[in-house]
Amino acid sequence: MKETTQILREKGLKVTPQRIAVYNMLRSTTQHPNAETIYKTLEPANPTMSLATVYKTLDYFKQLGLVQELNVGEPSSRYDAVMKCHPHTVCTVCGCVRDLDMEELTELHKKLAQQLDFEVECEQLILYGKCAGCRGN
Amino acid sequence: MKETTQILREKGLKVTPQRIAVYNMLRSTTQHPNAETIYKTLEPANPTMSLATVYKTLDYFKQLGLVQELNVGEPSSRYDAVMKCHPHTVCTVCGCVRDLDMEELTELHKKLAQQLDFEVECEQLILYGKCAGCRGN
DNA sequence: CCTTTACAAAGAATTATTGTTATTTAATAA
DNA sequence: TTATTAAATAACAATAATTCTTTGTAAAGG
Repeated sequence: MKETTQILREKGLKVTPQRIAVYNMLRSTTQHPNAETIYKTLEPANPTMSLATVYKTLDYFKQLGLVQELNVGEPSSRYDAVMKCHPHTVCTVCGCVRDLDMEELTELHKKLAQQLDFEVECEQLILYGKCAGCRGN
Repeated sequence: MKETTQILREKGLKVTPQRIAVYNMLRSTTQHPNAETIYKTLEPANPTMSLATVYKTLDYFKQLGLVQELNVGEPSSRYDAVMKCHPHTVCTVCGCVRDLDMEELTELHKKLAQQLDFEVECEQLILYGKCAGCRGN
């Protein structure tokens, strides 16, 4: 995996400990955390870190195409370092958000999109329901 | 179209002018307005109406399955009186939100969903891009 | 009628997010 | 290295969307 430092520098961003921490965290998780969660997770190891900086950092990252924002209907946004358009599942019981990889879907959507009077730039599919774990109970 | 009064009553809701106004508005538009817009639209004709009541009314309606909440990434939620799961397009230029009717998609999603370790209750597909009008310019 | 209950308005409170400012820090040039 | 400078940060103020609380009102049931 490419060095975080190098990636930030390539995007023209000044490399700071806070930015490294946020980007590394997002790259190493599949949980799609929100700003609050990111802050709470990083704060112990980075005592000099503020929530506003997390927000601002995420905003930069989003503008520069390093992360994407994901809103699944909760009051706060989640963030994902995987930039490829991909569907998500949201468990209506435990709230977990997972990635779904479905090449077929994307292809079909592309085909259908061509029939529309609409120029698709990006798409978002969210499936709401019960995850394996919550269905077990 | 069924009487609004009757529908509200069937849901066990007390029928009030505010509730009638909100539900009628949502039924007669395809714009997917947010709470603020609903309030501003209805307020002139219903001077005794408050934004908080609009929020509470929408919340009741949602619980009872009369409207669905739609979040397309804006800070505020939009509302739709069409309850059937259906995809939406969001124009990244003018911000307009439109319905898409694609039976095929829903069918395919259902089929794919069966292959997942996930029990799909409802799905949401949003296509972001340029609408016909904005592409013209 | 009178009591109970549901509803509404008003505005306070909360939550997520963004703006402001003084201070600190990273990149760059000397 | 060190000095310079432009950008980033922390702290906290401010805003926007939404929810909560209180209090008054109207309708339904006895």
